[in-house]
Amino acid sequence: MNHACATPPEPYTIGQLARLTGVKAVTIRYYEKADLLPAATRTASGYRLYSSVERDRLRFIRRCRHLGLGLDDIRALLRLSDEREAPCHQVDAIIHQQREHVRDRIRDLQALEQELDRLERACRAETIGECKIIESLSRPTER
Amino acid sequence: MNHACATPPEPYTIGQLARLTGVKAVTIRYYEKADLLPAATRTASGYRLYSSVERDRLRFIRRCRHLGLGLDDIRALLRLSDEREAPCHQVDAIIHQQREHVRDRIRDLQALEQELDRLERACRAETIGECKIIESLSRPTER
DNA sequence: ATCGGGGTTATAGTCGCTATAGAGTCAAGC
DNA sequence: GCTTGACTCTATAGCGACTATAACCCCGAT
Repeated sequence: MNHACATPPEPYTIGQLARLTGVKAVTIRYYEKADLLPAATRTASGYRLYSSVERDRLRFIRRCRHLGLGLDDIRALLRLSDEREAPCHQVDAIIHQQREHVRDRIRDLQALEQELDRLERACRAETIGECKIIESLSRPTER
Repeated sequence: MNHACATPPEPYTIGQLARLTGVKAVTIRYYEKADLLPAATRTASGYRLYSSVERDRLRFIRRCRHLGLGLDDIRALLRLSDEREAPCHQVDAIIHQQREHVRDRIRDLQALEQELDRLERACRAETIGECKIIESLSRPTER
């Protein structure tokens, strides 16, 4: 029982870490250069080596990215997450702001969808000369 | 009556065209380099000059951008819009595809919004050490 | 003559990667 | 020991649709 089932032992190479976290090796290196991950320790020949600490940090980053957060926000969250005693309103603020951002974007896209709907239904023509879509896009001024 | 009310006479300088269309001068030059606009005619001293033809073309581009279309699609639409006799199903296809694209994006963002909602409501703590948001983002694995 | 507000070019930066080139490393099989 | 193939390293360029900057030129009004 409890055989480790394809999870490699620490330390991890970059490729193993990539497989463990679902973040590509190139992206991991990119995160290092972008100061989201600390400079990795290296083998004598220069290969990066990682421990479960970096693995967890990377998973944290990946979850934040999945929420649509930018790297700046993620850097802030990582920094904050180390200050266990600090008040967490800055954390709340980042998430709240992102929520508002997403909601705004949804509203914009819904308006867009309607407009595209209207446009798509408008065209019952055969040729471009009669096409209501092109006509609509070419309309003299309207605003 | 019928005084021209701040609409300058043709030909337009790039700045006048920018004001007429709501597209910044730098962007107009960018569109020229990107082959969305033909190379403008020039004054003796090298200033670009535009007519109502380019003004309308630029408005067309702006409307397409407002619909979220990429410059490649817009190039295609511009090319198509000159072929008055051609069938317009390619036009339809571009709009349709964009609609699907937008709908997919909305779905993604709505899922995101829910997740952010949950996260935001989860945090009733005072300090980061107790913060459910950070905790949730740091969770061991979950997938 | 000078000033402000235009215009011109070329180049680099934005964001979050992704792709490419060219080289070095490592374990396994022969 | 040698080769093979998978892996890793660095550095650089590209994506899309602009935006910003620098350094210069032009034009009309004072």
